[in-house]
Amino acid sequence: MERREQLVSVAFGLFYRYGVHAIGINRIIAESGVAKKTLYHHFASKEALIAATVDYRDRQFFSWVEGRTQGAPDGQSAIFALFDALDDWFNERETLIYPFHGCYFINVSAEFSDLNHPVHQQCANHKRAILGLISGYMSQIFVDEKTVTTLSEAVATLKEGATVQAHVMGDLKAAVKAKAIAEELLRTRLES
Amino acid sequence: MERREQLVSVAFGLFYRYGVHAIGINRIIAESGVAKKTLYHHFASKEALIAATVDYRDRQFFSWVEGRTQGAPDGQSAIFALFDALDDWFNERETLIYPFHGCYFINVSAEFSDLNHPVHQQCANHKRAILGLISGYMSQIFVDEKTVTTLSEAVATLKEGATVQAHVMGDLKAAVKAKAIAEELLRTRLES
DNA sequence: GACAAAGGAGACCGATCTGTCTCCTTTGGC
DNA sequence: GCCAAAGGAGACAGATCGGTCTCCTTTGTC
Repeated sequence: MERREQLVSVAFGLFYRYGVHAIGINRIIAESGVAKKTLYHHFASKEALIAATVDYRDRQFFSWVEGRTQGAPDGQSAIFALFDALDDWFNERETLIYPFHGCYFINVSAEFSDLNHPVHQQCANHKRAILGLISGYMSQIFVDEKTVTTLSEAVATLKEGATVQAHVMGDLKAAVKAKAIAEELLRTRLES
Repeated sequence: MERREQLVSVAFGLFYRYGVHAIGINRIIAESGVAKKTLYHHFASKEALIAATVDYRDRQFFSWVEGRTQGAPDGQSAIFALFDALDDWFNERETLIYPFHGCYFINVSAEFSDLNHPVHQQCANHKRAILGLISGYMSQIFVDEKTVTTLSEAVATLKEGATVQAHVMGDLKAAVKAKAIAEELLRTRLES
């Protein structure tokens, strides 16, 4: 099972940097030092390999965010820790998910635009999982269900927006700015 | 010059839906009914055609947003009109920029990840132009320069975040939710 | 030590890629 | 009416695509 991990890891790195359709199978096997036969022993097709890289990144990214937030003393600190983690990601201070080329799930969704495509659905499921993580922290702060939902979605939207600003415009302070907005939104609700 | 427009329009439609690297030159000339020689008479390479589609979308999208906002009676209404426009875009009620497959500039940036790549720079410039448009409206509401900058970037981030949520997760109410957050941010600043 | 499974190296397939070229037709300005 | 430019249709080149296949070597298990 060693080779399979190697293939997925190398494929992810190339797909993430250059795009899924710009990278060919031959490039992946050349850089991973694995024979083509081995690749097709583990994966039925290129698309199956793509799906595996999305799953790989899903686990990696989610557990990284979880690790960076679950040690926080309260829900509010956890939300802020999320934006601190994004800031490290954008500025490539975090070796665990280095480098930064935008959000892999946004990138892949761009190349599989159809919402019903299985790979696009994987990306949507990742976003839902992250939203669930945020909601868990938010429900530690607020009891009203509607408030929790609204603010969780707001934080998720700020996270996506910051990621886009960092990648497309190269705004390395996007996470810091998004954090400030989140702070303001939480403060407003806590004061009332 | 008729053929050139035709080529750019058809190429944009295909690139937007399927991604730039997934679409070949042959597909573009087949669907546009233009000879391959004519394509290479107008464009030096596929990448030059890609650049032309980004420019095409830049003009189209910017003028559409401008048209949807510049009739507003005041700056605040213009900001809200922006989110109303996004809502029509996501829900494909706006024929001028139909259909919706996410933000073309985000999508293209995903396939040209290097910030220094000319095509990526075109995308960054588009985002800067939109930010400039927002700033113009924001400066009609607030006088303090720092407030204008901060809130303009916040609105831009909410716009990007909503676009991602609509495309990746299929959340068709993303614009409405983002508008509510923008309203709250503006209200807070206006009250103080 | 036998043997099956996994892997390596790479030839090979048909299709498609970007880009060039030839040959012919249409068209518009003078 | 002449003639150059633009365009159409498509062959062609060389490379690469995803995917299959053969032949051989390594490796782990019993």
